[in-house]
Amino acid sequence: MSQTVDRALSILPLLAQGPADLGQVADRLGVHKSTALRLLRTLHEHGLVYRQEDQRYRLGARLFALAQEAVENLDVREIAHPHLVALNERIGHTVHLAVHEEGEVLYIDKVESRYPVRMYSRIGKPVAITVAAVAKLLLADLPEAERRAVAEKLDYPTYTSRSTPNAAAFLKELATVREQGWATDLGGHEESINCIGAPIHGADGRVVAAMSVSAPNVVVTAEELLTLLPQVRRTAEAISREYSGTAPNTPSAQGSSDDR
Amino acid sequence: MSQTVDRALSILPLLAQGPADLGQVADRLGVHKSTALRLLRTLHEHGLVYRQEDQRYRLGARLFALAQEAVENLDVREIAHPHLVALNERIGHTVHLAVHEEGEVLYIDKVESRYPVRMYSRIGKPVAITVAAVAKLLLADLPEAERRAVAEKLDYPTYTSRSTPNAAAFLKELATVREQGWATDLGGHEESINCIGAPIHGADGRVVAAMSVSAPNVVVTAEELLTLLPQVRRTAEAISREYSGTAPNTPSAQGSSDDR
DNA sequence: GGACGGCGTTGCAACATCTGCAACACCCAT
DNA sequence: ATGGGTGTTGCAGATGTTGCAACGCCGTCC
Repeated sequence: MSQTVDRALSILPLLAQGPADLGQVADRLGVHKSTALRLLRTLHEHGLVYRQEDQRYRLGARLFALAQEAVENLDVREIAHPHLVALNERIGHTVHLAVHEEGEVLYIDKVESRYPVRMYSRIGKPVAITVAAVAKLLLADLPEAERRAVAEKLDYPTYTSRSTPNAAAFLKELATVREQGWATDLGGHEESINCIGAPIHGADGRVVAAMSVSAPNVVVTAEELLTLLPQVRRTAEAISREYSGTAPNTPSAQGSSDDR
Repeated sequence: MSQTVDRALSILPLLAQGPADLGQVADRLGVHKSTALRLLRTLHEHGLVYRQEDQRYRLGARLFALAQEAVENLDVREIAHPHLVALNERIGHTVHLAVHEEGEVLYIDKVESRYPVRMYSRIGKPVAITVAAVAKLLLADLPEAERRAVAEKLDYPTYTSRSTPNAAAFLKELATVREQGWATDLGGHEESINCIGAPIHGADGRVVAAMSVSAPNVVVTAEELLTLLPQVRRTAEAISREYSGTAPNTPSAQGSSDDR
C-alpha cells in the first residue's frame, strides 16, 4: 500500500540471502542507486541493516532484538512458561511451546533441562510443519476448508521413512489428532526422536498454542514416552484454563496448581 | 532520510513493547490514523507485523525468520561452526560464538552438548556486555578512544558480587584481556557459572568474533576449566586462520585439522 | 430500541516527499 | 595519468503520501 515502505522492506529478505552492495540492492529492487541508498540509510538508522567493513550491507542486530522482544511479549508464552518448567522438572525431557501464524508454525518457548545452566532454544525457528506434533495440533483446529487449503499447498519432505508423505495422509492425521485431542511425532522428523503433544485452548475453545515433549529413543522408547501423555495433557489443560481466564490466578497457589 | 520508511520502522520497536491498536500507533507516531493504517498494512504484507484477533497489531513471524536467516549467513559463523562442534565433542561443555555490532554483543552460535538431541540456543540474545568473556574480548580490541567511550556509556548491573562494578574496573579488565589474549567470566553473571574465552582474528588482525566455553562449577571448578584454555585458544586460532584465508581449506582434511 | 461514541476504513485533493538524473568524489587497477 | 568501478550529493519534476471528512460497523448507554 505504501510504495516507499514496500521497497524498503523488500530489501530485508534480499539481504537475508547474504550481504549485498548498493548496486546489487538497487538492481534487485529495480530503482536508482540513489533511492536505494536512501532506503538503506533509513534501515540502517533503525539498526535493521548493518554496514560491514567492505561497505556491503547485511541484516543488523536490531532485528534479533526485535524478534527477541516480540517473543517475550506473547501472553500465552508468559502464562505457559511456569507450567512448562514445572512439567520439565518432573519428567526431565525437552518441552516445547509453539504457535501458528500465517501459514507457519514456530516455537516460542522451550525448556531444555532442569540443569542449572538455563539456556534458551532457537526460538523462532519454523517447525517442520508436516510432521511435528505441535504443527498437527495447531493445523487440526483450523476450519475444514482452510485446513484443506493449507494441506494442499505444503511440501512434504521425507525427512525419514515415517514422515507424512502427502496431503491426503496429512489430512487424515489431522482428523485423528482433532478427534483424540493430542498428537505424536514418532521419528517423523529425525529417526531417533519421538514427540508427544497437546493443544492449548483459548476462552473460545480454539487452539491458540500447542506444547510437546520430545525425547530421543535412546533415552525412552516411544511406548514409555506415551505413558507421559496424561501429564502433558494435564499441563496443557492447566495452561488453557489460566489463559482463558477460567482459572482465577489466585495470588497464593498460582499457576502450577493443577498441572501435575 | 526517508520520512515514510522512518515512520514505518518506528512502529516496530513500538510494537515490541506489546500489542497496540491503530489509534495508539497513530498517536505515538504523531500521524493521522489513515497514514498509520497504510504503514501497518505495508508492514503486514511483509509479515513483519501480525494482526491478532482483537484487531490489534503485534510483531510478526517473518521477523523471526529474517533474524534466523541473517545469523545463518554470517561467514564467521559458517567457518567457525565445525570447529566449535569439534571442541565441544572433546570437552563436552557449552561452546559459544559471539560478535560485536553497534554497541551490542550477541551470540551467533552455540553448541550445547554432544547429546544426540542437537538443539540451538537462543541465538541473537544480547550478551551481558560488562561481564561476559566474549564481550570483554570483543570490546578489548576496539581502539582506545572508542573503548573508553563505550565503557563510559554502559550500565554496570551487579548480577553477582563478582560482576564488573564500574567503567574503571571494566577498562582495566579490558586492558588485561587485550594483553593476555584471552578472557574469563568467573561467576560474574551467574554465581555458579564460569566461562573462558578466546578471540578470533580476521586477516587484518582485528578481532571479528569471540568464542567461549561455559560450565557450571558443580561440574568443573574454575581451576579445572582454566586447564582447558589452551584447547580453546587453539580452536580460536584455527578458526582465525581459516577465516583470514591463511589456511587453504583443502577439500580433504578440511577445517578441524588444527584445533585439537 | 434508538442514539451515541469509538474504532477501522475509504476516496479525494493538495501538498510534501520521494524519485531519477547528472555530476561529483573517491579508490583501485590499468 | 587515465579509466572504470564504487558510493554520494543537489536539484527539479512528478509521483506518492498525507490529512481530512465521511462512512460503516459494532458495542454501550440512556
